[in-house]
Amino acid sequence: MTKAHGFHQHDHAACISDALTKAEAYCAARKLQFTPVRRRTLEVLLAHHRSMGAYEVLSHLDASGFGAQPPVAYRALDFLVKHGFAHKVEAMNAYVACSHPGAQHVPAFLICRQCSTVQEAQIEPMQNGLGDAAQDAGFAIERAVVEAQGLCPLCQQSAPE
Amino acid sequence: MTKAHGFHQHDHAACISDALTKAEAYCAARKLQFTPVRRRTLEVLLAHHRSMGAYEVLSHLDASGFGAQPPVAYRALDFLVKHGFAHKVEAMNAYVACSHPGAQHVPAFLICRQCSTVQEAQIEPMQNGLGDAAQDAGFAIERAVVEAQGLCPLCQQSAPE
DNA sequence: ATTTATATGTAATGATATAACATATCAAGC
DNA sequence: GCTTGATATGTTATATCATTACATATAAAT
Ligand SMILES: [Zn+2]
Ligand SMILES: [Zn+2]
Ligand SMILES: [Zn+2]
Ligand SMILES: [Zn+2]
Repeated sequence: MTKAHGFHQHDHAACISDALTKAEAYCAARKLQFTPVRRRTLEVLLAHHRSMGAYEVLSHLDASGFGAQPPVAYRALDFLVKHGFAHKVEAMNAYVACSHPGAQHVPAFLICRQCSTVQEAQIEPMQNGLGDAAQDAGFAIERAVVEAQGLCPLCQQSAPE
Repeated sequence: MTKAHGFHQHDHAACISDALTKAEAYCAARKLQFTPVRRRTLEVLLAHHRSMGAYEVLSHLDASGFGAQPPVAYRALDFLVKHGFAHKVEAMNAYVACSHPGAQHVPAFLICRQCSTVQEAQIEPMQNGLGDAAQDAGFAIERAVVEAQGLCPLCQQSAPE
């Protein structure tokens, strides 16, 4: 069975189990606790394969028997983001599973304003112009947010304007 | 009198009146209404010369005799952002006056996590790696968000870690 | 087994943002 | 000038996003 991944189709079941396996291995290697609620949170993000608000994630966690209060979701999401299994899409105040788990990368997103699909793009770190600007200013970059908003291929056909 | 502009010093009074004059001219040319509350909002952003939350802006508008309810600030800020006089810093849910008013540009920010100072950097549009990724995906970019978080020159000296 | 650190559950609250609707002002056309 | 439609503002209420604080539970270290 295939499902949209960003703007493409792909084998969704394999994609989910791959990402979970990688996260498991990563945590085991670093003695991080990949607890049930953290695992379930990643499963939820992977299954939906689009950006989700914290409260939407929370409702799934609640339905799965975990706590129903906001910190349950925010703590699990913070863990996933901190260790690179998920990213926060700042322009949407939403979260999305990482498409390139394991790889050291600067996440960049193409966000459709019509259907809210988010595709994670590969960009060259330090080749986004920011590196030069930072160097000139003596600024030490720790994290970069690169997000483009616009229309995905599908919505360009259906959107009038 | 000089004041920090991003991480540099500059003639702040001239900077404010320049930006206001440019905004006035821009609006006059396009028959946009540069109303008192919109003008005051830009003045507030320019005077502080750092990113400000909508409610912080609102408290100044209230003190200046305008409405005290959130839509007053959000509507004025939306106007300024729409026409390029200000930008929203997505990673902080905050707003900042544009440093290059008039110039067509992709705003990029260097955000200090310690002192919250925001410097707007000049980057080349479409040279941030996103352009290529978007083209490959058939994605039509309408707006880009480029934000770097880290430590400014001053805070690198004082911050232990 | 005891201690210490980490993780989870829950209640309360804070911070950010918008919907809805009434009133006021502006811009044209008559 | 008056009418009309569009734009802008004021205000109430509510929606959405996020954190603090503290109690309890589990895991790791000694
Ligand atoms: Zn990623
Ligand atoms: Zn779309
Ligand atoms: Zn700008
Ligand atoms: Zn600083």
